[in-house]
Amino acid sequence: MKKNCTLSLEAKAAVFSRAVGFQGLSNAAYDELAAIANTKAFVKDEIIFAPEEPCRFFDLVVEGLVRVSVYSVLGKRITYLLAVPGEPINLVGPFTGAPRKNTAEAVKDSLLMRIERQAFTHCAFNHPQLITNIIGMLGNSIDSSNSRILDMVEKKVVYRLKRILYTLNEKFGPTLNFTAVEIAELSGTTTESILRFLGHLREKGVIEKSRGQIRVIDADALLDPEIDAIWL
Amino acid sequence: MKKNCTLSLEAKAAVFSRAVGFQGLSNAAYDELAAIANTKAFVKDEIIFAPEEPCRFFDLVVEGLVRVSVYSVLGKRITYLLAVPGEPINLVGPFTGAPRKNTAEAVKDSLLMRIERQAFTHCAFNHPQLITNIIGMLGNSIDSSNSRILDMVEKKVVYRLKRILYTLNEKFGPTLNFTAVEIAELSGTTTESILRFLGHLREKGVIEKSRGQIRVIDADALLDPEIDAIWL
DNA sequence: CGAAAGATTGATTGCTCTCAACTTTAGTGG
DNA sequence: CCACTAAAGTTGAGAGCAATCAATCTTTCG
Repeated sequence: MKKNCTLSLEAKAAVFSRAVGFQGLSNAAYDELAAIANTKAFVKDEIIFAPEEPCRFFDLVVEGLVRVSVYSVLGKRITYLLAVPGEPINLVGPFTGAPRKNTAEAVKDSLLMRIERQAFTHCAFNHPQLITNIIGMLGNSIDSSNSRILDMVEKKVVYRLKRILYTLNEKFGPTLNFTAVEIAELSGTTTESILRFLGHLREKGVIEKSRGQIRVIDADALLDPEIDAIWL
Repeated sequence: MKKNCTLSLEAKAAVFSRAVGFQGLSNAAYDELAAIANTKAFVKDEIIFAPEEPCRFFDLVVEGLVRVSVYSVLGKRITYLLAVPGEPINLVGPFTGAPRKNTAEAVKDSLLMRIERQAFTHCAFNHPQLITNIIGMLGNSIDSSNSRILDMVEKKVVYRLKRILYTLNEKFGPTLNFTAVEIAELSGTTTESILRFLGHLREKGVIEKSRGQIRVIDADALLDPEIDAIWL
């Protein structure tokens, strides 16, 4: 796949102008960001950043797919962000410089735009709207994680699975290229359980599936009363 | 208890200078904050803010104890912040103005300092260090929620209970004035389960308890290998 | 072709939730 | 100040969900 891909200033500015959390800034701001951003390619499965590693850059997905997840001591993994083009993957690190507990890995070959953290925060402080957006997104993350905790407490696995499928369908469309393992890591359960329930959903005609792929047929059936999509 | 309590400018500035997330600011900044802050008292069980309610103020606990929690549709509650004096209870709202899903209630009679949201953010934008601190705290919240999700996935209730007790002990000291219901809401489980396991811990001499109170005797015993305290 | 990753399905176990009954304690109003 | 009530604590029994263990099969890829 395309490696060492570089982008023109205009192209970079355009990416920023469409990026999640970057709405509402002046064109000058996009140009400013573009000027200090470099591109960096990662191949499938490459680690973008690891836990306990001080943060040096701000990263934004330009192409591909990036998984941000937390590993437990026992090696279990919880995925809490699947970042598509236009999504930033580390909002906090650039400001604090401190290590977090997250791991970011390229799910497919991916292209990122990367800004030296100081340069990024310097720029951010000049554009309060960006700060506001960032804080708003962090708020969404917190709300989302908390609602997942609630789900773990009171909801069955089927429900959590449906919610994940519903959310993925909103974000990626009806064709989902994910394995049962990945769905399990999103739902907070085991592969076997996911497989079983996916089986049930298939029997009911809600989904179809083949190796490494799930196709959502009847998205409405995934929607339990009062369900709302979570942030991924 | 003391109601309608007002504070002098100096007192308010002093509270800010010791507040969580407000370290490292200039004295001028503390004075500035003090100048725009008002105090407001809440009696036990009074609601400070509710979900779906646009945010109008920034709030900081001066005295008392405030619970910030999320309710599920079924009425279950998860507590994710127990704010003691010096802790802010809504970091996101002031910036976005948007409603969140959280409820804040006074656990005891409490005194808050409150700043009109626009005034607060205006001030914050003039002090980048404050913004950085706030973003850092939001990062901690996210990490903490995510590690709770991991705990829900792979850890048993006893473990989660121990972790909560350990954390509460760090924050409040060995005497914990909480009912089993409240501990359950912190651990993400039921009252009955908590009561059972508290019983076991008492038998082992790790804690003592009486109505509405738990005393930690052997804090080390709460510390499983690799356990780390969560943010509350 | 062999190996590794993924998908399936069955059997079993066990944790914890639920339901339920009962006791103790604290608080309130007559 | 007592009686009553609500809240908190306690404990037992039972059910059920999903994790675990296990065996087998399929697909992909080098």
